[in-house]
Amino acid sequence: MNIDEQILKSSGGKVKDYNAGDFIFTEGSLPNYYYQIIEGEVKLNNLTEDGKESIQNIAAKGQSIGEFLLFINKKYPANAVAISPCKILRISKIKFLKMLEDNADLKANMIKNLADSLFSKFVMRQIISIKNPATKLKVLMDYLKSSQSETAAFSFQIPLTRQQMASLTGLRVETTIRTLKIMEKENIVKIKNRKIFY
DNA sequence: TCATTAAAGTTAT
DNA sequence: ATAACTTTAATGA
Repeated sequence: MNIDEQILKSSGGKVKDYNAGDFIFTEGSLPNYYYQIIEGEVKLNNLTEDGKESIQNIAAKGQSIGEFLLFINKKYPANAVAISPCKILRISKIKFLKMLEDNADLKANMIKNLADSLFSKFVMRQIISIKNPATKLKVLMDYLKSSQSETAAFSFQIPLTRQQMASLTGLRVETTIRTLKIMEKENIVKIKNRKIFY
């Protein structure tokens, strides 16, 4: 979801700064705000007891985080953590819901946005259940590239670290690295000084 | 086959 | 400088 900054501000939204590593919200807490990223990147993650990280999603500038929870009465199922220093515009749940009631276009947009989140969820779910690591990574990259207008081979630079790709797919980082090298040999990806092109 | 562990090199802050 | 990320290699399930 992306709502015009001015509209959010005039409805009572305020910008908050976060450092890399700061939590925007934590698993188990109650959703009280709509959050929209003005600057920086945020990951939605869960930590397993043995300390391993599982990433649900990575959101960048212009995207909102966990907004679907504002429509139901449930606790956050994941943490939101700033990956880089962030500026995030937040507005209270009450004011946000009122905004939607007052603006039919916004409400229609919200439905599209929720459908989009469902689609993304669906894809990520598939990626987790795929066994073959190369297929996992390929489906992940296909999904990332699908939001780009340029479709030519190797025109898209994967905006993720290998670590993040591993945490998104459920692979270990070593397996991710090895598999990407095999995929390079098979001409599925190109790697130029550690950058991955697909 | 992939996860795990360890160790070392590289990049980012 | 220090932490985070990348890479290679050995070992085990």
